Amino acid sequence: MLSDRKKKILCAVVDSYIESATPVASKDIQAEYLPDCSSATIRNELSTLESMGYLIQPHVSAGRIPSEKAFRFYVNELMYENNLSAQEAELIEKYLNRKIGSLEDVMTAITHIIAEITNYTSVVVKEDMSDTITAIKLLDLSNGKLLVVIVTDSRVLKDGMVDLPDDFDEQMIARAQHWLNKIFCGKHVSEFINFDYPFALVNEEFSQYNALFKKIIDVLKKVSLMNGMDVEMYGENQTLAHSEYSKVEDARKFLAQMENKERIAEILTNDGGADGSMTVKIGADENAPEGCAVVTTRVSLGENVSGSIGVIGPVRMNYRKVLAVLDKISDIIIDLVGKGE
Amino acid sequence: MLSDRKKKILCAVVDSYIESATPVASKDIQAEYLPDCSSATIRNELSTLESMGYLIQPHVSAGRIPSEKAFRFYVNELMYENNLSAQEAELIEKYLNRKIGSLEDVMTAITHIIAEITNYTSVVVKEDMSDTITAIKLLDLSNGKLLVVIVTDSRVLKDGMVDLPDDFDEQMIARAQHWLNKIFCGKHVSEFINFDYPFALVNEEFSQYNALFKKIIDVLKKVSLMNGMDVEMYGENQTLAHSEYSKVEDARKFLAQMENKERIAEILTNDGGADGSMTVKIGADENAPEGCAVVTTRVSLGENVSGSIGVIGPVRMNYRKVLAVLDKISDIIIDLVGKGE
DNA sequence: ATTTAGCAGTCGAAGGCAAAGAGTGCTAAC
DNA sequence: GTTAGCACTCTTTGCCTTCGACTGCTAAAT
Repeated sequence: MLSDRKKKILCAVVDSYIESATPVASKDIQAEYLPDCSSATIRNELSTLESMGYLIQPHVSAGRIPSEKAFRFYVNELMYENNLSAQEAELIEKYLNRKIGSLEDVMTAITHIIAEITNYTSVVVKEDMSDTITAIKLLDLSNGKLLVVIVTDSRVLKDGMVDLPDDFDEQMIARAQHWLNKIFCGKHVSEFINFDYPFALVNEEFSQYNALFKKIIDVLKKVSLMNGMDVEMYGENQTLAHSEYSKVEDARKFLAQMENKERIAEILTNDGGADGSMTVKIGADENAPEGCAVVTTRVSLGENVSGSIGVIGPVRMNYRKVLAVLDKISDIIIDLVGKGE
Repeated sequence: MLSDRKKKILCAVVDSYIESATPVASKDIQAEYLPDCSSATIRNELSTLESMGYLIQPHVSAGRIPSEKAFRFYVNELMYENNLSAQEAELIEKYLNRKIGSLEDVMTAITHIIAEITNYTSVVVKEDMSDTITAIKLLDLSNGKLLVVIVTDSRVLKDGMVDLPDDFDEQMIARAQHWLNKIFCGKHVSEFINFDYPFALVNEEFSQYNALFKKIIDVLKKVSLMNGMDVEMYGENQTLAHSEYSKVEDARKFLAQMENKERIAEILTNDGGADGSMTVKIGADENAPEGCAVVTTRVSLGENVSGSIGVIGPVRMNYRKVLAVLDKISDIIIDLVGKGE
């Protein structure tokens, strides 16, 4: 547990670093946040905070910068709420109310307005789970691989590949296919996504198939997940404006990660969450892109259609502002969808 | 008219510069392209080529780099044909034949394979003009602005704004609306795009409306053009790998231009062209993004649906390779669409 | 009239060096 | 526990020099 003063100092470092992007010195903290202590005292505290893993000193004659752990702590406990300025709130409302077009247009509008206001990259993911599964086909490719194809009422979904154990023959595959169809046909893809393999449910005869089934179902999950998805991204450029990307190699690394839309979509959606819920992922340890933080909120867009709105930026992100913006947007969307029904 | 030797030298400079991205020295040319002349002779030629506007000398102790004019000349007259390597051709075929899915999937696949093989940014634009116009509405916003809305059988199209001359009253607007509907309702959006305002056709009574009508029609064109469009882009990151973007500011400038999808779509489509036609735009003067060149080919994707496939890279682009790749892709697409019908 | 060799001249790139500045950690006193 | 003071470290900046790359020009050769 951190003392109040340590918290205050840590918060000062994070706030200052978010704003300036430069290491924070003890004197700065004294001048701007804690005039009641001497800089020496603050240095002592900084030193212990560093040994606790919250701070990092780039080199001996530099101030401190917050570690990812510090940002996590900041988001969890230190950060105070922020309200958007009236004119920003108005700008958002104006921008989104003007768009009365299709869902795609609204998605695009959302990414644009978020990127513009926050100066980070914005992503919107739409997951449409309203398709019904018509058939599941297993095709032995006779090279030890099994091709899994899902057919839905609206179209053929992508396929996926699975390794086939050696001792599987044609008949066993047919049996597996039959079993999968029995369970899933006629159901919504949405039910698929959260399906847990019911080992208990499978009777004696099938128990030997367990490993294979598990793999197949993982493929099915992934494949069906990606397929109803629509990913819209905007503002890679704004994120690159921040000083962490002043070296081209770093900028390119960031962009390369942003190009992998499937990965991004997964990051925005993989931890469900109710309408209006807010998630913050900081750094690669929490499954955000390397060096990045991702803030996500979820909104429902109708029956079996859900959306995730996310902001991606450097770990040194202005969390207060981003959370406030997403909050505002999410309110508007919920309102907008509500009216439409 | 350039002498043969000047052409040879110019070609050498461009080829070498495309490959190395560094200014080309007289000695290099002598060594690799023209062993029969001395470097002094080549220097003389280079000097006159520079005064003719084909070459640029970054500073006095550097070699020459080609100007945009030189690249244009190179593409028009100097460049020799290039064939893809067998394995590249095979890679493309393999990659595209594997994709039997929706048109969207194919578009995505095309952008990915092009970006991968050429190492530039790739764009595919689909223009669907099969919608029929149901109604055109003019709404007086009573602030001197007129809102133009087009409705089609499949959805509401975006709106556009037009300044209204002072002396226009309600009745005149109604009359204009009536006229527009009479001409355009029931027609395909495609007919819209190439519509020229028929001043002659308009009778005496309407002649005073000419300016307004012209403006409205421009809006309608633009609005309807953008609406049936689907733009897919991939590989911004590959383009950034080239040395012209080694400064972050330049990289960001490029990305900012790429973010304007409407502009890009317009560049790829604004000069029509028949199936399989190939266009090369070099530099801002030819309406490409600043510092960039755009190579485009057109393919038909069905009745009233046409596609443009483009590659965007620095002016110092490997035109030979890009043209060869687009040629190959275009062949495959034409073949693929032909089969489908 | 063209081509060539040779050379002086220009400019950028790279490296070394010293001075300046920023912050800290430590010590000793409060 | 807090603070003042100071020595110490390390980066940043600017400056200078050297090195190397090419050219343009001149004068001779073809």
